[in-house]
Amino acid sequence: MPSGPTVGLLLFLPYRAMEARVLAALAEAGFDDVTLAQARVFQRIGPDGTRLTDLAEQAQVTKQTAGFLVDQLERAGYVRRGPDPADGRARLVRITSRGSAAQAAAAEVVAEVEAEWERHLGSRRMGALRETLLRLREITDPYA
Amino acid sequence: MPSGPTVGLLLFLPYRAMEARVLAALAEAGFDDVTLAQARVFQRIGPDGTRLTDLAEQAQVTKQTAGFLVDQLERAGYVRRGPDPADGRARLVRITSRGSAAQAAAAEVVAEVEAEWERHLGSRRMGALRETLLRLREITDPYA
DNA sequence: GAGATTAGACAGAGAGACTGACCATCGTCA
DNA sequence: TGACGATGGTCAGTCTCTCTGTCTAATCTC
Repeated sequence: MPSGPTVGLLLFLPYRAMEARVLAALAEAGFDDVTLAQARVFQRIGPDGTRLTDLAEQAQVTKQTAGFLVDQLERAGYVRRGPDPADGRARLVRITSRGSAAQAAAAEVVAEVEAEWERHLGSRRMGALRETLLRLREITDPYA
Repeated sequence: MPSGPTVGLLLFLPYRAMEARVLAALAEAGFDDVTLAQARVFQRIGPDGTRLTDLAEQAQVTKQTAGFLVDQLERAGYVRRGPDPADGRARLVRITSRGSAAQAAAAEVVAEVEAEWERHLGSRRMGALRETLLRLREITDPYA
């Protein structure tokens, strides 16, 4: 079966490249206290705050791990925890202004890298890639 | 910039799904002592053996980490270390027969999952995906 | 050959992830 | 309405992974 690298590996390579670029750019911009694991959780926080359990589920880690990472993000000033008005048990993790700044910096690099990819692939291929991946998500993302 | 999820995230989701499927299938087939980190290194070992440094470079971890993981794979009987006839300093990590069995089991699941994806996407889209990812690899894999 | 480089191992430390136990609150249904 | 299972979250302990730093042996370069 000499089909070359598997699609799985081929998906991984650009993903890792993107992640590394974003993390490096964040560090460059002064957000040098964010780790990869923290960023993976941070990325999932919605504009109106997100519950810890939801973060854990989406990032596919345990509640404990998510809590551990949120602790660190909180200590570093990127997020804060507040009560959830809809549920007394729950607490909402919200992004602070410092967190927003980091988020903006990250979005900028993401756009930049995607533009590089589009230049390399051509816009037709890039669009098809995005669309195909969205379809693939339907059967690979339990949290879609 | 309401472009939905980034391409980076969209790449990650099916990759993670594939990885999880393979690991689960390996455990099912009796190879239940392999961890994700070990598998990521194991995956890179070539048929004629591979040097530790090369494994580390491809997996993008330090030599120490690669050595640590190879230690475990060796103890579990999946690989063995031997001398490298071409370089007295180096040692070649080779796959044992147990390792080959695991590799075969993994390849089977990979093929199965890829077939599922192809059924969902259609063969035209699946082929285009593979081709596009190969092109993307040119600029995202320093080790291509 | 001398010196720089490379392959790899050893030691120690920190981060990340898990399991298990626990408490408080919510939702349901008798 | 109140008992009980389910859910959100925390605390404690452990194991795996990964890194930095240091070291030896072998190779390569001049």
